[in-house]
Amino acid sequence: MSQLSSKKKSLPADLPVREFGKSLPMSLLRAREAVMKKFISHLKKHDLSPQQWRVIRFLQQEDGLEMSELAERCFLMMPSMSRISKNLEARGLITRKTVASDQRRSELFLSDSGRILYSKIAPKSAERYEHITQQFGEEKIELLYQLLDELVVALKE
Amino acid sequence: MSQLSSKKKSLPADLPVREFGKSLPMSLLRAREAVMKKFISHLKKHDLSPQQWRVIRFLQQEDGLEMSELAERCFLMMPSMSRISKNLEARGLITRKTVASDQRRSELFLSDSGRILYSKIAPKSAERYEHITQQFGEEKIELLYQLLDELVVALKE
DNA sequence: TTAAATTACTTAACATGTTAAGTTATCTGC
DNA sequence: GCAGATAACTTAACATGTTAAGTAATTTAA
Repeated sequence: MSQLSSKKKSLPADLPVREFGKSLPMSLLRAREAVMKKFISHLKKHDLSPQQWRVIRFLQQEDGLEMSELAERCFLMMPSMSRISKNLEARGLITRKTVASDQRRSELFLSDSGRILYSKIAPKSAERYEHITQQFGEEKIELLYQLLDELVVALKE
Repeated sequence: MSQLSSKKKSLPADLPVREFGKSLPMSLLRAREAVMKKFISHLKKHDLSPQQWRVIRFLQQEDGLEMSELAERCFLMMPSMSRISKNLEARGLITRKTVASDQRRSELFLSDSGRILYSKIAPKSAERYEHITQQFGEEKIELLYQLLDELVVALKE
């Protein structure tokens, strides 16, 4: 297209921000979207967003979690969690029970139809994941996970 | 809080999706947010979103880019690009010129005040980046970039 | 030459992220 | 007890992402 991208390491010392077009947030975003693309179309067939699927997965793993706990694990903010649980409850995929000892809290449970939906989606999801692992390499994926975790830890300090 | 998280590698063989709470999209998102947090507050002082800043950075690097080209480089979709350029133009940070030979296209240019804004923000941005690099380690960052790029390439096939 | 297809961009509509304000319930210190 | 602080969630408002439809300019091909 045009004749740029020919120099990679011969940066003159006066470039102000750094090699352009290369920023951690952009690279992370791009990678995330590339991965998500592999899952989203399948989820969409069942009218689930990635976020809703996350919630269902965590509930399948451990029933009866409270909203705040779930939000933290799913890496969602409370307003999103609120919206999602309202939606999933309306669709009969989860049920909600107020905690007797603290009526501000509510626990969420996967309903039977939620479980059925999970069991429909999970296998294909696992298969896609397997495919990604094979394409990219088991060790590299693990290394990537580790780097990402370390990055988060490093930046928290 | 509760007694979970004590097993990490002793997974029974029947776990369906994989170690829970560990998914590539979530890890990538979390890392991205951790990084962005370091920049956003500074950008906000100048009323810029990360996306707007991206556009300005690319224009600073190469003036007169067309919208589609910019959108591709900034990893933005055209509707977002359209909104952003309208906003930046209204604020006088960029100017837009219709291409004579093809009046559908328009080229974008950083205005003087856009350049001034850039030069105000860039140093601190570079400094933050430098800080991240030091906290996390130069080689690890480079390795991370490489893995992310490779992941994207692997998934495209 | 001109009707159909394509391209560059815009607009609209809706999902999601995010901040702040609101509600109701629980806790704290007096 | 009880007023004030805090906590768990909800709602509202607005920015952004995303898909689809719309518009206008250009290309194509009969």
